[in-house]
Amino acid sequence: MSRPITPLGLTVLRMLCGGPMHPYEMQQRIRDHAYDHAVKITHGALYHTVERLAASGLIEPMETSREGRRPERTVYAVTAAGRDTAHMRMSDLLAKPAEEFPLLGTALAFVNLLPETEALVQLRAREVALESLLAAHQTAHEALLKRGLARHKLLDQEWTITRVRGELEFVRGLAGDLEAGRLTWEDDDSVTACHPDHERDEPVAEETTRP
Amino acid sequence: MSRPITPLGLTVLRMLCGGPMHPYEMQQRIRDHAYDHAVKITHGALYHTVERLAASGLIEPMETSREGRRPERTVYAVTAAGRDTAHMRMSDLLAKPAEEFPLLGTALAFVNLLPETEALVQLRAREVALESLLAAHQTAHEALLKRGLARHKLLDQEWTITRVRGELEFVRGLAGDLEAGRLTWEDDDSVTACHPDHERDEPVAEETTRP
DNA sequence: GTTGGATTAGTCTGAGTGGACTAATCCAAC
DNA sequence: GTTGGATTAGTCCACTCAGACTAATCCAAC
Repeated sequence: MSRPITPLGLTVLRMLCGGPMHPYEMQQRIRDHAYDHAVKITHGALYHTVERLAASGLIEPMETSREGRRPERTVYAVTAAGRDTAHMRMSDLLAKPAEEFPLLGTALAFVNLLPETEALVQLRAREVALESLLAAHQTAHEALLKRGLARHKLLDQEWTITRVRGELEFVRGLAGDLEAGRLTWEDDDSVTACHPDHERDEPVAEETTRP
Repeated sequence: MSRPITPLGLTVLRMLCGGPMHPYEMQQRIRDHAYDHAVKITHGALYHTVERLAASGLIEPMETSREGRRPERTVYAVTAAGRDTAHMRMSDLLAKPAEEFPLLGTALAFVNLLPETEALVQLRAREVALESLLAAHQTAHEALLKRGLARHKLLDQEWTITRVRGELEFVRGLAGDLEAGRLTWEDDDSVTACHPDHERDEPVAEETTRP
């Protein structure tokens, strides 16, 4: 109880704000609305999340119906507490930038594990992948706009496109610098790290401003 | 066994590429190198990760020393397999953009749970937060550069700065559009979702291009 | 008409994580 | 000199999640 609602939890609440529903129906609607581009949904997690929300009184089982001899379906509805919680969590998510740890950051932190030439190859590969990703997202976005979908339903897609574009530019810059020799590390003494008999890296040490 | 090395796992391998070490020392060095800005490190996870890596033969315990009557310290070293794995994982991380689910995306997907005025307030709050975050990162970055730290050790910080700047611009744009009325949702019939007796949202449906 | 693939609906398990807890030692201030 | 807070070092548990598994039903093609 009381730890912040997970993205999937918020999604369930959001779905139930559209009327009572059983978990499987949520999953379908989530796919229909393409919410699964903004939130990681897996089958197992969904049911578990629903259970948790029910346990903390944010949603309530209404009835358990059954069609033929298929497994029982439990239909849930949001409670008032659920609405409030969703509301608060939304405000929080919007207002407070969270510390996140994108994988590219991790990779960049340890990039000197690879020789420069190899890093360059991999970065160029990423560039290509990002280009086609960007194109795909843009095409999809335009298609939906032309279909007359309201903009507010596509904000997450706008954000994704912006992010991918930003990453692409960054990666291009890096690859360019590497290629032009404006960025190097193999001549750095402290980077014998991949081989035995290394010298220790000098630490970054006393950060004056930890944000 | 055999599922991809986690960021923390890679970090451990990276540390041990700098010579044998016990977990606690890793933690310190990680902090010294500010790697904890790029990878989420918690105390508990570290020991667990070390155990896992040892179990799959990527690292090996060397000796268990003890100073005074303090708990035993087990010193680990990378194996050849460990080096190879780290190398491959690095290539992968660099080359393949991963599907990630930043919280802002989630928030934007459900933004119509809030009334426009409130969304605007929260977005403005985020703007302020992002501004000071950006300033802090930039100050830290410049300080380290002036100290003569090689650029390749600050790439993850460069990336963070780029990301935050991108987010700031995006959020500013959104807030501006909201304020100017170029972005609205309260007049949208399908968004009675927060109240009982709703009309269902129309689905996004058949996406032609799923990237 | 029956074989087999998609859909409907849900359970179970193992892996990974965060935070709380233990416990000894060092050092600085009172 | 002793009290208390930081540091050193590590264990443990509860929570969460992803993916594998179950199992019934529908429908289309052969």
